[in-house]
Amino acid sequence: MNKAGKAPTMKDVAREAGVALGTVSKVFNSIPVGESYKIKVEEAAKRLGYRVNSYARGLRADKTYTVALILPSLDNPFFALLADHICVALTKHNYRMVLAITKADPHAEARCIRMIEQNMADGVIGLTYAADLDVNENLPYVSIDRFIGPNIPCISSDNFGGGQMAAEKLVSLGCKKPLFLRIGSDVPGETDKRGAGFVTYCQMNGIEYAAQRFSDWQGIESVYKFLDEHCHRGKLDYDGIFCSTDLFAYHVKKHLESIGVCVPEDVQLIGFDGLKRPETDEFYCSTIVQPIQQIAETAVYILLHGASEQFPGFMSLPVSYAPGGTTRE
Amino acid sequence: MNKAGKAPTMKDVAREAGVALGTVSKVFNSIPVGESYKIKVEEAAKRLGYRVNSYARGLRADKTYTVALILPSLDNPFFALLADHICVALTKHNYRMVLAITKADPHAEARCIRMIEQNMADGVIGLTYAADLDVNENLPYVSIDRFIGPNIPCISSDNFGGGQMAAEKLVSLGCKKPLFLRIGSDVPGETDKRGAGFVTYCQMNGIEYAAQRFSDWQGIESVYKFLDEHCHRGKLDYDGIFCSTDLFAYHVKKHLESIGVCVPEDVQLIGFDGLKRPETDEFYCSTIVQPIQQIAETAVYILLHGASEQFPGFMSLPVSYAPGGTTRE
DNA sequence: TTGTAAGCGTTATCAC
DNA sequence: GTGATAACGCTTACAA
Repeated sequence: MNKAGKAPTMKDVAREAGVALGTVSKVFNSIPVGESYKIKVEEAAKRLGYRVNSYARGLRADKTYTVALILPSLDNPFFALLADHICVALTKHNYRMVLAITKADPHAEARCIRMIEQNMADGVIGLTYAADLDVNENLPYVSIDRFIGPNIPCISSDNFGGGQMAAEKLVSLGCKKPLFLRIGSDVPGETDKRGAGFVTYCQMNGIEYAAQRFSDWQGIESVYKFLDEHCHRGKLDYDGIFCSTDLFAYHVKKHLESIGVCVPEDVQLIGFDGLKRPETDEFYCSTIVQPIQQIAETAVYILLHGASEQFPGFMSLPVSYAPGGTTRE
Repeated sequence: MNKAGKAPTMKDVAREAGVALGTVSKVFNSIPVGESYKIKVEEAAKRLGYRVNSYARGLRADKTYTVALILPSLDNPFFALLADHICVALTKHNYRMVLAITKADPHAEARCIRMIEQNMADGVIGLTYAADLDVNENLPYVSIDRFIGPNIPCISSDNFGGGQMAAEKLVSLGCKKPLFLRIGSDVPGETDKRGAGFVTYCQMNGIEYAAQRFSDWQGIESVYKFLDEHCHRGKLDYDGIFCSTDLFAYHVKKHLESIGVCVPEDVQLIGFDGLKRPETDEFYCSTIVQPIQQIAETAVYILLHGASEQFPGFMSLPVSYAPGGTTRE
């Protein structure tokens, strides 16, 4: 130890190695210096337990190798998985991730952005709900699942295609009258396109269909009520349902069973997300699978390679269908 | 905008407000200055969109209001929830959280610590597996679920008490020959005490019991094999099982049912963790519930209040029992 | 109370 | 290739 409790600096290393400060800096920045000097510096550094202070470096270079991720929460497995993959992808690129959790509160979201603008990060990946998030023009930002503005890249699954795929699948599995059901936030977002894709497919193919949207504040009970009203003597008016998320599909399924409608015998069900049960690694239901890892890696790539010019402002990644026991096949 | 693309500095604000640099600094540090100056500064700052640069501040003050969390992954709901609560707790204290994911790889863990030592954080909360993690003495560190050394506070649930509680519960529910089953990492950790508590309770109360431990590398099949060997003509040698985790209990239950043993009729099952299914918010099984939020808040509190002296080096938080359908009550 | 100036640890620019 | 020296943006004595 050289000075009680204080971390050693480049100066200390220089003194210890008997070289000039600048030489030490070069060694730690992989700028060529004489081999003998390099060795002296490295040994001195190891002896002192020296680590470069990235705040000082960040101050100088205006680059911190830190990216912020803004997420509503981690108690939803989709978000948790997304955070996991994004963190791993960032680590691969030698970046750190600071995580901010907003509980979907627009105030908290704004506060986060503000915080990050304090040079805490080189860029931001955000999955936000604020309708009018204002992000500084010169803070690189990539949005997930929500289109913020023409200059801000947005990554999401191919929600529209997934909706079409779900409709097509239900029809090809024999459904004559499919239904789309969604419940969620009132803030418009990319995920709304799931329903749009479904509807478009049905219309273009002359399929008789229905679509019903609920808001979070109405509660899932309103969905149950809707189902009850469309169930006559144990028979539902629809023979296939596309639900906007897997977890929602799970509840719909449970409710249908509770009123005597069998899944998939009477009604086939397709969800969206591709979540797996933690305990068995099985899908909750037949589902349109989001490529979470690819979303994460794409977001990181676009953010770090400042590719907002070369890439379209909006990018949708291909989804796939996976059977999960709520369809007949 | 004042200087193309570059963020405004205190100097800019000072010029804009027509005051001295130091005055601006004081305003942003809540150090009293004349009211009229304060207003001038605040208005100038708003006009310029000024944000204090926390790297410069950190460099000066050697304080960054950032805490690092080291976690194996986020794809386990227990870890995800822990991260969520820790992040929220830190935010409440005006701290940021940088997250590092290690996939339980000791190399990655060491790399993280090294990274954090680069003054990237004021402290660390770690849930690690490296047997010999060496953390710098002057980097505040709080460990979760693993005792690292006498000078490093460790927070965990009362694993021992939980083990006792599970045994007691099984016995009070009528079990005559309970079994403890665990599968997990070979690295010793606090969670090993779950079995110890179970065994101690049985021994102290003269209960006939058994305990079997498996390592991750043996695979869950070895557990199944063990159960098969102890099942004779549809009857298991044990009438109660305490499993080291909820997810593990789930698998044990499924396997028992597959060989014709009914839960909870023939065998009662208690797990550990208190995880809830994402889809229904119900427990996976009867379980000893870990106080995740309290663990998170305690870890944060101890880390931030540098209370390592006042607090015991080791701290265990009370668990509770919750029925979840795999016990008879 | 306000303004000035000296660092914090690093990097980059130049003469040597 | 090496080694002083001047920034980077902010805090904090200390002087006015």
